[in-house]
Amino acid sequence: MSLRKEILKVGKRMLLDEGISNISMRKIAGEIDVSATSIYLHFRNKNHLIYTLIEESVEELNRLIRDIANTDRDPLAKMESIARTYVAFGLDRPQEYEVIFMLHPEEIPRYPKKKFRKAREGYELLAEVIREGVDKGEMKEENPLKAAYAIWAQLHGIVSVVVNRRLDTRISVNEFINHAIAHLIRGIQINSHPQVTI
Amino acid sequence: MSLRKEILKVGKRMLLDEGISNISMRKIAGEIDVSATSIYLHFRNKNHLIYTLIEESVEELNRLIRDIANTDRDPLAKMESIARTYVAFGLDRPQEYEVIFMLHPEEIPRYPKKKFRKAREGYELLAEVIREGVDKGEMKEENPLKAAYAIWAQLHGIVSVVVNRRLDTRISVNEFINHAIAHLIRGIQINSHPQVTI
DNA sequence: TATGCTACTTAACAGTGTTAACCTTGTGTG
DNA sequence: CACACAAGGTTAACACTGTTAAGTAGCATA
Repeated sequence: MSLRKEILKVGKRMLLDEGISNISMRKIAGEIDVSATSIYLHFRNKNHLIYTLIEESVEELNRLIRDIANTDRDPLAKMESIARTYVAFGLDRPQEYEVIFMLHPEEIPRYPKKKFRKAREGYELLAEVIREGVDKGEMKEENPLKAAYAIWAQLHGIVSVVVNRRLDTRISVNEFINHAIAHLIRGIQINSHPQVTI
Repeated sequence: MSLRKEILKVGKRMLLDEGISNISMRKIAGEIDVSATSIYLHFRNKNHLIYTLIEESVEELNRLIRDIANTDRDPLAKMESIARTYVAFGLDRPQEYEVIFMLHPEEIPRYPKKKFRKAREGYELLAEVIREGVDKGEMKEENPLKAAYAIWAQLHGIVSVVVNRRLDTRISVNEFINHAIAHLIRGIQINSHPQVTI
């Protein structure tokens, strides 16, 4: 196995086991029995290594969502399924989730635009489901992309509150998720637009 | 001025100017012209210092929300106002916001419970507004506290998406916020509950 | 055989949080 | 007045961190 692949393997394991704040170049290198500076022959710096580490996690999440978006269930059901899948991913794999959605991209200014676009694929897929819902008369929405971002924000909020332990102990996590997703669906469903004065 | 207060003053300025990841004990101490270890005579460690730093920010945000909650406007208007205030706070003061709502609390296991309760005051206030809305027939909600957390999650998501630069450049920040808050209000408003099958 | 490249190493820089041990200064007490 | 003691600082050190510069084996080619 090439050193590059070995670095990625050990790095990924460390990310999952110990979290982003407990990863270090020296620890990764030490586990492979190589000097820490060798990593710099294969990755520009730590940030690039970590972004490479989670690249396939991003693709995995996208694939999960794409598979739901491409079924022929009705749009509202798809949206709920996407929402649950997203939240489940965030809760199952908080370490990767944190890197994917909580890190500031200005920390890696040279990150290729192509990869940023990949990270945005989920929004596009959700927007497509909303367009479909509007066409089929299940949803009301003038700007599906904007709505997709609003819903995404909501999902991110749900994950954050749970992962960062901001939820009141009186409330069960599952009940909270069900409630929040129901709330989310209500926000876009048709018949739910009385006179709103914003 | 006592050294403790001076540490807090300089620390706060550094937090606002340079962000949490660019604060260091030595830098704070250096600016006051004192040794770094002196800080440990006044704060248990760096985490405790930082949490003390943002304590008054938490109180400020609570006060803003409390002032809205205590007016006699109708509950829906109050909720929108609280939502806008929360988002504005997060965008105006991202460095403090990050510490308040994005840091993992397990990093300070000895943090007094009283202070955690203070950080939760916002949820309680929002829950109270929802209860009021239900009583006045403006909102429909079985569990106001749970709903308050769902809405809070949504607000946190809105702030996160913008602050972490995850918003598509085709979408203006203001439009997005307006949209997301409208979406949020729709989720709890009465007449917006057709047959949802979750 | 000599050159040059590839993939690595060692040493070092400049920083980090934190602890242990020491010292100075002001105050209260015998 | 002399002594003890505590408060509030200090210096030195430990064990880390990311990153760069310079040096070095081993191998392929001219």
